[in-house]
Amino acid sequence: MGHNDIDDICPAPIIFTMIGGKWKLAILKTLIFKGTRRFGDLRREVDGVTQTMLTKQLRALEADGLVHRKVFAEVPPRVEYSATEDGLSLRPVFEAMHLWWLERGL
Amino acid sequence: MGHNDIDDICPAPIIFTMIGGKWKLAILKTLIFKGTRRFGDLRREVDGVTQTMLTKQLRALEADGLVHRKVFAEVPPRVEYSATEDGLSLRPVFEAMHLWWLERGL
DNA sequence: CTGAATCCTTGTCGATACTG
DNA sequence: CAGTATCGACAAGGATTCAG
Repeated sequence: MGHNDIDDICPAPIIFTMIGGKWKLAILKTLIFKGTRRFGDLRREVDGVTQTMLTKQLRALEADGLVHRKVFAEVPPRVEYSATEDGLSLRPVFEAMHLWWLERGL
Repeated sequence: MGHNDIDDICPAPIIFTMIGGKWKLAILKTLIFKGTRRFGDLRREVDGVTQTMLTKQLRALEADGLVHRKVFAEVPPRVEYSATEDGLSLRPVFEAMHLWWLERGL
């Protein structure tokens, strides 16, 4: 047993690519912990993000299957974003980081 | 209770800053899961990293208290790096990511 | 309201050369 | 062996403008 699964196939770099960068973490956390949001809602709730960056990051999250995009055929336009099952299942990762933070504070 | 701790004080952005980027994850994982390493060992084990980048990233990890640097007064020089308690306590975070990866594969 | 296209700034990465 | 210093390449981030 000179063998350690968690080291051999570590998904950390992949996850960091998927949710790293300046905005994806905040966007995903909103959708995971607060629920479905319209584009304009996210724009207001993700502090400091611009229209351009929000669109780019949402597209990337969607491409990685973490976020779902639902377009309503209405005027004015309405688009709702939500976390997919894959996105929601990242919750334990956030919880592990939260726990690390709490234990570290002592 | 319209209140959610994990959302209010989320350490994720902090952790991503501390261990994000192209090399820190691989460096830290080596020190956490394989143990103490000399500079030259890391240079060989972290695939593709250059001397310059390895030094920079190790300095950053050290500044954040995740890695310890021990210099031996010898000739030729010898420097050993190891994960600190704070660094080692990130293990559950890696494990959570690993679990996410396994469950997602189905 | 939601979003695409353009252009510019900033920061990260890394090759190379040099040192105790 | 284990660094430091410099400088260029490139990607990420962001302001602005236009559009369905």
